[in-house]
Amino acid sequence: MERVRAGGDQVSELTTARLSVYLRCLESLDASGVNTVSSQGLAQQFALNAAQIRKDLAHFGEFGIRGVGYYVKDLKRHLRQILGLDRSIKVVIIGAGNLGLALADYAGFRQDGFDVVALLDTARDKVGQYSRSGVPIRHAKELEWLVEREKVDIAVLSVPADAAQETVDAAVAAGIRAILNFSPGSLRVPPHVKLKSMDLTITFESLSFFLANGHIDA
Amino acid sequence: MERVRAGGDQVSELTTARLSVYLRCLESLDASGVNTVSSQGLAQQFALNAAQIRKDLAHFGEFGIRGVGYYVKDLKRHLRQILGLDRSIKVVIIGAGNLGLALADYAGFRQDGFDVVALLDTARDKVGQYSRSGVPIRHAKELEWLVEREKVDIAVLSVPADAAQETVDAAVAAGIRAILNFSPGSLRVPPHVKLKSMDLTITFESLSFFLANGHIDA
DNA sequence: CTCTGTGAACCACTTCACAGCA
DNA sequence: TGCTGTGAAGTGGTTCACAGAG
Repeated sequence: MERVRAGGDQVSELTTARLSVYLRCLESLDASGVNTVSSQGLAQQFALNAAQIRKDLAHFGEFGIRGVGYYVKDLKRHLRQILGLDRSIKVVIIGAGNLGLALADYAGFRQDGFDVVALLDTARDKVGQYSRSGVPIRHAKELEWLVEREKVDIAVLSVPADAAQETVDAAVAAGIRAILNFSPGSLRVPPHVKLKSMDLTITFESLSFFLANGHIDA
Repeated sequence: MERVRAGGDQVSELTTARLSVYLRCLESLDASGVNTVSSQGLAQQFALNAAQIRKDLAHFGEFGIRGVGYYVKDLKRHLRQILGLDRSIKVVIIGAGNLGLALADYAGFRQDGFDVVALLDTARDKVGQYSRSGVPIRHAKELEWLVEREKVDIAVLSVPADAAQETVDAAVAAGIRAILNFSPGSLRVPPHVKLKSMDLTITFESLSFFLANGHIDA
């Protein structure tokens, strides 16, 4: 599995995904006015594993106090910083179809510090328009310029499957280092670029498999 | 990890997700007129692992011919059947917001044998309308009736986070056994129900972590 | 001779269990 | 005493390597 260095250590993606979960839990606790929480407390309340929480956090430092637990606000801030959320992250969405427009207007983004700076498309009649929430649709050829000028961090791909690889290539050429892909099929990227795919077909087919093969079994 | 029985055997979700991938590869080969393919051939062409392909398939039977490989059409049919794709699968989308509408019109569905029978919402002005591609929007209270009458297999959740748990509960009560959730946060379902979540926040935060923590490393 | 199917070896992630600090 | 941080044990998934079928 692909790993990323953190200090001198190696951290798996499963761990980093859980950090997001922990952060969300802490935000909920903080909103309820809770000041400190133990790994066991977190685990019970949110159906997690206490040892795993401690292990995950241990990769990044010693944030807890023995006999007490963790200061909620403190750990929250640390997690934010570890996840790189202590600044605004700029996103472009490539492909202003149904999905692209829906994503651009997704309220969760702004809330979480992600800033959708533009939608990109090649269709004449779309360029110059705006999404419902006001994200401008610009021509795809402006990608490179945008990345440089606006310091775009993440590209979201919502283009048809047969255009996906060339779009990825263009994004990489423009200097993008993190891509979230919604097209089916697997794409190639150079090793310095992080690609995550949300493949609806695979997901649906997994559900179908479950339905076809009945019983859960531990 | 949660498992599902197949024959007398246990199959992990990682395996079933790969079956989808294999199916897609085979469809591409079949479309190119290829008749047989070896595990090695598949692996090389699609950047997979040959031993893993054989292991995955072995859970479900002996589909290959030693010295030859697999008959493409034959294996395709087997995989379809294993994944439960040898029939039309009915889907309802709960929540006719931007995302729900985008999903309803997603072209990949029809192509893959998934049939979106309705969008559900509670908003007066939406009920009675149609999505661009003609999926009717009905009132959420018709869920139970729909599940029974139309034999709906999968519910997709595209409702705001704060309505997610109650919507899941309603879907479960209506008899749904497989749910795909797009809201952030974790939801509880009884053990006979399969829930898959596509959590955009976690995915974006993982990308952010990668950007913040630089170098890939093996 | 080729390629499958599979036990054995390997590796990674999770969980346990406890030493030691507050 | 309560809880963290962590080595050790356990679990499960992947890769290797080969016997044996075609």
